[in-house]
Amino acid sequence: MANCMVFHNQIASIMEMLANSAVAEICKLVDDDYAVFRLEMTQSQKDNRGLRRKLQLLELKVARERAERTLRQHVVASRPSSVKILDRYRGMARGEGHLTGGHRSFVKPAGHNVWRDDQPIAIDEESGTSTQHVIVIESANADAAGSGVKQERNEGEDPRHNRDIQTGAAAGVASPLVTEDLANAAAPQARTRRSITEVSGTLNDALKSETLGSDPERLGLGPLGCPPAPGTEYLPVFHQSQRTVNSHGDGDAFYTGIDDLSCSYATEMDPGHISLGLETQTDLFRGDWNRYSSSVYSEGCLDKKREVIVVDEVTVKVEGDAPPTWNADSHLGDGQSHGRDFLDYRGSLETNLNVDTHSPLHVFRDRDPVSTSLGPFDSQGSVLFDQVLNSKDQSAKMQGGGATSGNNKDKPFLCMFCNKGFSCSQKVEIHQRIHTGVKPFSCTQCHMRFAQACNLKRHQRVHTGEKPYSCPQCEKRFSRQHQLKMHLKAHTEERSFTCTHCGKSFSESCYLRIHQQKNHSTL
DNA sequence: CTGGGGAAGGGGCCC
DNA sequence: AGGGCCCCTTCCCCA
Repeated sequence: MANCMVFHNQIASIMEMLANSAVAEICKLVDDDYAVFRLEMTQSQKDNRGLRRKLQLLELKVARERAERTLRQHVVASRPSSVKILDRYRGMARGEGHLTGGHRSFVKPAGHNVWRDDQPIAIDEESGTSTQHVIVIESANADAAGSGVKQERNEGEDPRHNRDIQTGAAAGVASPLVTEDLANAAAPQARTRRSITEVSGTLNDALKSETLGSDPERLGLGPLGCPPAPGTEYLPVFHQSQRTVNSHGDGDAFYTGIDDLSCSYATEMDPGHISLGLETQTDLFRGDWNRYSSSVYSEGCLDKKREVIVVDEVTVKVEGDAPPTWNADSHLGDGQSHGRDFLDYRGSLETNLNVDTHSPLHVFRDRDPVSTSLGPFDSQGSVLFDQVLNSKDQSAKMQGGGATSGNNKDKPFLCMFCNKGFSCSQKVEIHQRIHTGVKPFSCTQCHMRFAQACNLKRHQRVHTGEKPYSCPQCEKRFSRQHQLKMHLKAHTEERSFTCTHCGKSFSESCYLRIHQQKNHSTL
C-alpha cells in the first residue's frame, strides 16, 4: 500500500515536471513569435515612414509644377485671374451674375465683417506686376486639411497685404504663389493677415469667409461694430426689408452685443414665438431695400463708383473698389410704412411675426446663434443657403421668373437672387420672400404661414367655410372663383386640353399632363 | 374633380 | 403725377 502511494507521488511529480516543461516551451515559442512580430512591425513602420516621405515629396513636386504652370498662364494673361474676383463682384453688383449661378458667395469678413481699403477683395495684382501679393496658407489649417503647406513671401511685399488662404482640396489654385517655406507659415497672424476660406472649387468660385485679426476700432468700426456713418456712404448692409417688430416687446431680442453685431442673423429662438431671422441690431444703416431700390435701380443703371449687391433682404453696397462692410440693418421701430401689410396683419389677425421655422435663415441661426465669425456664410451654412436658393430659384423659374427675365425699364426693381425684374419695390420685397422663406403672415387657427397677406386671407376661408362662389346649375359652392370656373367647365363639357397622342380631351392642363404622364410617359 | 398653397400681375386708394 | 401699399385676381402646381 505504501509502495503504491510512493509510486503515485512519483508519477504526479513527473507529470508536474512535464507540464512545467511544456509551459516553458510554449512561453518560449510565444516570446520568439512576439519578437519576430515586433521586428516585422518595426520594419513595416519604417517602410510606412519612407513611403509617406516619398508621398510628401511627390506632392511637393506636383504642387511646384502646377505652380509653375499656373504662373506661366498667369504671366501670359493680361489680367491676373485674381482680378476676376473683383470683376465678378462688380458683375454681381450689376446683376450680371446672380446668386444661383454657382458664384453666389461673397467674401464676407467673418470677424468684424469689414473690409478695409488696403484689403482688396481679390488677390489683386498691383501695377501689373505678376505676383506681388503674398498668399500665406495657414499652417494649422493646412495641416488639418491634410494638404501640403505651401507659402511664398515675396520680397518687398507689404505685410498688410498678406493673407491666409485656406485652399483645402483646391490648393493648387494658389500655387503660383507657393513656396516651401514652411517656417513662414507659422508667422504670427498679427497686422492684417487674414484668412480667406475657399469652400469649394477655385479661389474665384467661392470665397466664403474672411476673418480679420484686427480689432474693430482699428478697422474703423463704430461702437456697435459698424463703421461710422460719416464718410462711409453706401456701405454694404445686411438688410431686412421686412418691417419687423420685436414681438416680445422687451427689446432684448435682436441685439447680440457689441462684439459681433455685423451680419448678425442671430436672434433668440423662442420656439413659441420665433422671430424673424433677419432682424438686426443697428440703426446706423437703416436705409432699407426699398430705399436702395429707389435710389439705385430707378436710376436705370448703377453708378460705376457705387455699386450695390443686394442679397435678398440684404443689401450690400460696394463703393468702387472700396471694401464692403457687412452689417445688419435694423428696422425695429422704423416708422416708415414699408411692410404695412405686416403690421396690419399683426394688428388685425394677432398672428405671429414669424418666418417659416424651416427657413434657411433659421437653420443658420440654429447653427450659430451668436452669428459671429461666419454667420450664414460659413461653409456649411453656405451650402444650405445655396440649396435653398437653388430650390427656390427653380421654383421661380417654373413660375416664369428666372434671371434677367423682365429686367427692363418697366421693371427696374430687380431681385438680387434671381435678377427678375418687378415694377415696384413692393413686388420685389414680396417676391424675395420666396428666396428667404420669410412668411410674415400666419394663421391664428392652424399656424400656417404665408408670404402674402392675400394668401392668408384666402386660406382663412378654409376655417370659416366661406364659399362665395356658387354654381348656378347645381348650387355647389366654392371658395375660389377659379374653382367655380373649372366646375362650370365640367358642366359645359368644355375640354380644351387635348392629348396629342390619343386625342383625349381634358378640362384642365394638369389633367392632360397627368394623363400623358400615366399613359404616354414613354413617348 | 376638388381643395388648397405659391406666386405674380394689375388696379385702386392714399399720401 | 408718382410712389407706396393693399387687395383682388389669376395662373400654376400639388395632393
